[in-house]
Amino acid sequence: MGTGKQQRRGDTRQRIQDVALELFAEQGYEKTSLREISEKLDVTKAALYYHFKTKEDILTSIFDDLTGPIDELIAWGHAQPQPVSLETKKDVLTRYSAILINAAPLFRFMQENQAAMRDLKSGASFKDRMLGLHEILKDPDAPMADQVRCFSALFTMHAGMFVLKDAEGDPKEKREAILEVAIDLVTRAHTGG
Amino acid sequence: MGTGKQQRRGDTRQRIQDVALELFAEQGYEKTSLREISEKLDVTKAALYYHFKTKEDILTSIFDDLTGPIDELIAWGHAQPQPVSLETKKDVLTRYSAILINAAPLFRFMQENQAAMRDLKSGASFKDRMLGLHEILKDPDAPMADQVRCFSALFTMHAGMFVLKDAEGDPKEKREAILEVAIDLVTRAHTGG
DNA sequence: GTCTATAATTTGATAGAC
DNA sequence: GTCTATCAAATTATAGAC
Repeated sequence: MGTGKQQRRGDTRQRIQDVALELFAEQGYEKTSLREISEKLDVTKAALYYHFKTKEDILTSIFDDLTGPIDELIAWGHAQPQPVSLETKKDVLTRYSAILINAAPLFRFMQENQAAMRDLKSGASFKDRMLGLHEILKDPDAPMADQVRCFSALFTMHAGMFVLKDAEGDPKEKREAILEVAIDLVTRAHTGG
Repeated sequence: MGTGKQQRRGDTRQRIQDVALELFAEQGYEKTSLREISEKLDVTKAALYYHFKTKEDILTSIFDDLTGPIDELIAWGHAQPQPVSLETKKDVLTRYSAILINAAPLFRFMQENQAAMRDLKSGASFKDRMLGLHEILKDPDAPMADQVRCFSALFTMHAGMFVLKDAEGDPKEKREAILEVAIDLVTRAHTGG
């Protein structure tokens, strides 16, 4: 100890995940090489292979550690009394917003690397999660426009978190505005426009 | 002539663009190799280099051929009397919808390969176009939530075109529903919520 | 747990014949 | 305009020493 760069022996696996996600989100999955990750960690490529079997395994492990909260949210939503009340829908959106903020780099990565993720095992499961959330929000018999509103609410939250990072203004205020718009969309879809 | 696979000499450049965009959109830019493109065209990699200087040039050329209509739309919007009327905004969205449908594979590619495009020259220029459209739609003094609505309207159109391709229902009806939601968002932002 | 060394493959790109 | 042949570089991944 005392050196600027602590080795923190024992949490190497975690450090690999952190650096990998940072680079994946920044430059894309394909463009990021294991050499780059290992250099940033000051270890060799071979050391990576002690902790993970393949490059894809690194990404998969990151997913597994962070998608739990979404699954819990979906399970909670589906356990609510049917038909789902507007208050429950607002709850889902609010909780989802918190999850998004908490795992922002991962969601940024997912949003910007859909093509790379398509055949990545984790890809399909994320699509399933989106559909799971949509099922809670939408009214099965509602007109098409209202189903679009529910999709739009989810997508607005995904996109807004990162599109608005360039815009001026307080981050907290921006997040609240995004959530407000999402809730408004679902509310209009709930009452039937 | 008469062979199953027409050689169509003279339009090879166009065929390269078509196949490349198809593969780029399907698997991502990085994942698609020049070998793959040339094999699908039944020519050699070297032949590709006669028509395009680099891999990136293939992509850039596709953009140049298709982004013209967006630039015209932005120019038209900015040439309208200020402040921009709601009718003009609806016009912009309707025209943008038509452009999106017309160049669907390109926009699908752009949406799903943002990370790969980030340092691709064409990337920045697309972001500028998004901001250009947003500037026409948004009211500078409107509250944050209304600015989000305008972003959401654009993003809903981008995302909806492809997210809803899995959903049941008539394609035309879906497109109209998406446009309806986008117009509704901008309308609410226009009047001030 | 991390290293050195290297295998095996693929990639983008070029030179030069036809 | 398309080909053969080839290049240099990078990539994922493994074997085996320490």
